[in-house]
Amino acid sequence: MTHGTRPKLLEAAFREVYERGFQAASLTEILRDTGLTKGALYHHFSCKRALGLAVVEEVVRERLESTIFRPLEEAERPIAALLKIWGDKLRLLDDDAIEHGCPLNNLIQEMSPIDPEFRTRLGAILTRWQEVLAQALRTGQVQQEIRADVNCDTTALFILAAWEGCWGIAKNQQSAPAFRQCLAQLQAYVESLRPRS
Amino acid sequence: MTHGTRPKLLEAAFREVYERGFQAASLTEILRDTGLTKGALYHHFSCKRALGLAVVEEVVRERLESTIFRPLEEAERPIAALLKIWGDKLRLLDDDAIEHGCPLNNLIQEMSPIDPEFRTRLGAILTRWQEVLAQALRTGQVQQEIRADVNCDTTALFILAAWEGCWGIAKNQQSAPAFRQCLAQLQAYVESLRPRS
DNA sequence: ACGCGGTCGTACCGACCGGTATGATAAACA
DNA sequence: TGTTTATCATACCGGTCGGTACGACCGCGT
Repeated sequence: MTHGTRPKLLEAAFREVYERGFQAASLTEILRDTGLTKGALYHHFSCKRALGLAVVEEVVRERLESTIFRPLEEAERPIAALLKIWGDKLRLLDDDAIEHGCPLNNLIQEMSPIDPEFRTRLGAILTRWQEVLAQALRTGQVQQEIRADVNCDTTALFILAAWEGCWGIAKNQQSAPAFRQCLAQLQAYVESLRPRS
Repeated sequence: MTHGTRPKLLEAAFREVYERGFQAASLTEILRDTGLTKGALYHHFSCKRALGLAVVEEVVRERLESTIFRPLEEAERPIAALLKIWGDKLRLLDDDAIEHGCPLNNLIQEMSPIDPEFRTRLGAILTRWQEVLAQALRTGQVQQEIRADVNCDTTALFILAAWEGCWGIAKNQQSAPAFRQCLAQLQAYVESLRPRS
């Protein structure tokens, strides 16, 4: 059931971690949001760390799978789909996203240096993202929308880095226009990968 | 004097914040590193937040000024200087930098959403960086090393975002090659701004 | 009717943190 | 020399945190 106490805890924990970071996230606050208590929490999760890792796997990863990874994999024209996804993100940009940035990137920056398990799990999501992007570029090549001489793997990595970087800038500037400006350059970069007309 | 207790506190605080983030930084640990006590600390700084802001202004900003901003401003051929700075950073890359990433970016990601003062100060450094980069691109244009049709301001912003993004990826992957790979693409992007030969 | 395992609430602990109050010391100045 | 002022040490406080112990409840099989 999706209305159980465990999913409720995961969702509230995601919110709290998204707003404060994992280390600063307060279990008490999560329990206040859900109306539950520590007994319920420690029945489903052995410790705070386990809760955080579950958030990574079952919330962060799942959201990216459904909103980006699978749409990109199932698209017949992946390059157009990629630009469309970015466009959607820009149109649906709310204050919350501008204020707090990318959930995955936040956790990566905070947890990678101090917890190997977090680092591995987050790195797996990053690798998956990179592979999805690289595959999109490859089919873009056979569809002659991407030049044949571009290295799809390293380009995918760079696009990923630039994407997260744009989020980081916007998070400080606290303005959607700054994010748009930054992302427009990323789109221009992808356009520059097209064959010379 | 540069050997006083205040600079010693600032340096130790920078290390601690760099390794754990500001919120998780322990004043006790800083004092243990310096051999000082809380009396000394709270004589020079009114609270933990003031110490953190001083670290931003007097350590983080100053390091960037001396290693990147001023060298880029004083260079006769800024584009070559930019590529050289990146090359130096790659050659002198130590495990510490790979493990903990870019100090400025770390603070931006952690503090921007939760403290307006931090956000403003960090944003000022970011703006300065952007302007230095934009100016470098502009003189690159008059030296005919950058195409005349590129928007220097937005391009500078994008380069900045990509640069920080590369650090973020490397921080998770924990490998210098990943950073090199990522940064190579950034260099390739800058090369793509050159006039058609 | 009874027991039992899963589920969750309540009360509480020990540890750690940022911050404060106060005292000791030494330099600076009269 | 006497006094003030800057500098730093020591001891301690209030508060919050993650985590634990234990009890209540409830469905379910027998």
